[in-house]
Amino acid sequence: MSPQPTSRGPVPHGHVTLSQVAQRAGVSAQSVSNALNNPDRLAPATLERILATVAELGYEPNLSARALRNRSSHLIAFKVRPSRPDKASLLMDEFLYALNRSAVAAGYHLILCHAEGDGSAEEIKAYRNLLKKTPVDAFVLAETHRNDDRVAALRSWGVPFATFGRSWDGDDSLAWVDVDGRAGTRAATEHVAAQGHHRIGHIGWPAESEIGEERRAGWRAACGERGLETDLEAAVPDTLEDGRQAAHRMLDAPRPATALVCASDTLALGVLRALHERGLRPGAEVAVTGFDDSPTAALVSPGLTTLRQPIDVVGRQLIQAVENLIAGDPREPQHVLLQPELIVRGSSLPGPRTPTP
Amino acid sequence: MSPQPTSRGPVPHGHVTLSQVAQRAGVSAQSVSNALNNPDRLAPATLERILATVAELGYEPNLSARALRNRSSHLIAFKVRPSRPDKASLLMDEFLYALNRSAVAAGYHLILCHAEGDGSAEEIKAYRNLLKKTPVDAFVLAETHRNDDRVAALRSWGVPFATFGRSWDGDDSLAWVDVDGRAGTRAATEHVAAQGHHRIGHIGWPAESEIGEERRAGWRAACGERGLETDLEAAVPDTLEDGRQAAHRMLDAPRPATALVCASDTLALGVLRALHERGLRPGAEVAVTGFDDSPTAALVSPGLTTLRQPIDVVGRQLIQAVENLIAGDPREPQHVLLQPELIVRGSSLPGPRTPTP
DNA sequence: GAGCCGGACTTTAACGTTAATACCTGATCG
DNA sequence: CGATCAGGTATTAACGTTAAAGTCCGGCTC
Repeated sequence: MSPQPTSRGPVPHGHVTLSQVAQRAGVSAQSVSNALNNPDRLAPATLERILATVAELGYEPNLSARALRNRSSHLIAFKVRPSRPDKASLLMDEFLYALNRSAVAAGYHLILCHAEGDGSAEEIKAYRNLLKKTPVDAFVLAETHRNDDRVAALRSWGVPFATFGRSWDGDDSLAWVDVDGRAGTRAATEHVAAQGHHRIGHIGWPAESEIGEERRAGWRAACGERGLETDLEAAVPDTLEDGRQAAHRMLDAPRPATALVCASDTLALGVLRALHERGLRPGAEVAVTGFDDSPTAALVSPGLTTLRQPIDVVGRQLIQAVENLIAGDPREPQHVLLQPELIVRGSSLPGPRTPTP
Repeated sequence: MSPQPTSRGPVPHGHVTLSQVAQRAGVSAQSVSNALNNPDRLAPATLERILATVAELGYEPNLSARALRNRSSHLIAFKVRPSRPDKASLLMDEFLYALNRSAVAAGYHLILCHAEGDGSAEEIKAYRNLLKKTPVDAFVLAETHRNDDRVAALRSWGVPFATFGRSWDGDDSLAWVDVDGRAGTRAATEHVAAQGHHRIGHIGWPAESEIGEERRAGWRAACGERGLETDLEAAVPDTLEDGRQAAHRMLDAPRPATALVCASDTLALGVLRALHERGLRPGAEVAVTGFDDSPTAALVSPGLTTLRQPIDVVGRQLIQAVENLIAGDPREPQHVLLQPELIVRGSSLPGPRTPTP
């Protein structure tokens, strides 16, 4: 903390600027800038002296000035969505935390966008406005769909961006990170088949949902491989009540289901309710699996077998992807497909549990 | 879209700047700036012409330049926390959305902070670093506690901030917004008392938690007013298992509880599990209430009676509070105490439900 | 009619940074 | 031995905005 013999400038108070560091180190402001951005342009001795002064004064470059000069704010924009209270999953909450952690680790900050509609013209306008006001370095989109207008807009503006959710229109030039719903549902199906189930139904979402179709395909593939029928199939909205009704239908079938693989925890919880209404024991009599590992899945009795998305990896990879794009990396945009993890709980095990005394 | 007769400057492409607007409107850049920031300094005719040009060109002020010049970034910082997967509540997710909506409506943007620890020295360092890099206008803190170092730090730096959570050390100079946990728990207690329950227990958190103590006080007050005993009391960590065990203890008491008012949905879900293990019907035989209206509360069977925090109002009021501070409003800092809403579901009603056939 | 006032607008300078350019010094070359 | 070069550092100018100071001019006072 004692003043170094080689630096004679004053120790400034409050905000520390480049020229204050320069003055104290006895060099020009540009040299300090070079020390931080182009260290190879300086003589080693000078570099060392400058860096020591930077550390001594605790200098941090002013982002506004940098942004103004470089047209780069070190900001990554992300739009937060309202959390639907009827949805069990904390996925977006965990995702945001993971994304932010990786962004900060990479020297960026997350700035949040807002738009009432979803995927709407209003959302695109919000992005446009943000870009007018501040040179956001990149965008991260979640829950993309086929023919996503936001993708088209961002691309037309030439802004780097990556999406959580693959390109559904076979667009290879998009950078994306996704979780393999097909493999996940297949793993769940194989798991219940391994417990001896032969009548395995699937409760999923309507065909408009690309994610839903992927998950359904995993169930169909696993059944196909084992020669199991795939006649027990429902495509319903993602609510507990719809899951409950679909379960009742499949349990009323001539050859009823003994296992139900669901596209979401919400639907699976509906199935658990249906079983409860019929006095059937989950796991022991009818196996049930969900998707997303919501908090509820761990809290219900018996626990709900489900698939956990490796959400911290998703965040890390997305930041990696936009970093590459920002750096103008000439390689192909990244496509990362991650595997979900099957979390086995009581709802799919014959276990010793006796829920209905 | 056709060029106006009074303005003869060129229509620029790409980024629109003050001086481009100025050129087209035939005035100086400063006049355009004044049109937006000090309209009364201009002659009405000039003002109108400038504003028309601003609209025509879709000009938006550059935030980096503004920040550099004004030392104000129109950014509000908030630190996101990891969502604990064993906690049922979506509170923070909803809060962030609400806060961001209000921030954007007020012309601000939310920028996210990250720190591994919690309330730690590292968190304070993260705030300090952010402030060095960019002139964040204000901070919003969540989940404050007694002798919160973050409060002391932000105050010592002279940065405006408001907290979600009241000042626990009786510090009137703090701007805060909070939800009245005492009134909420009191309402829940009165509700079960109105169903005819006389042995009402409370499962809450250890006394270190100021929030927990508030909620406990509400239960105690409601019981006191009705001459009910308050001997059935537990102070445990906020986990399902702790709730379950506490419930068993209170049901094993010489004069057992017939109603259990809990400090959280997580604890209440533990109680529901305990009831299930004993073959007791929630609502009909033992009333249960939680706190926070987690998604799980609506999804379990029977539904869990709980208290919903008016989280959108919390967000709005917090932004309001920091706006006042930023504007240097001379009035006392705001203290806003909001009332939670009792959401009555099957777990506290004798209703016709027959959960255990 | 000289002096003054004040409204309407413009010019200047500055916020902190960095690309581009200019400068200086000593070494190498023809 | 003067010219050329290159490494190291300094100067200039610009990013877009706005506070402060300056200019201009018509109207008013005495």
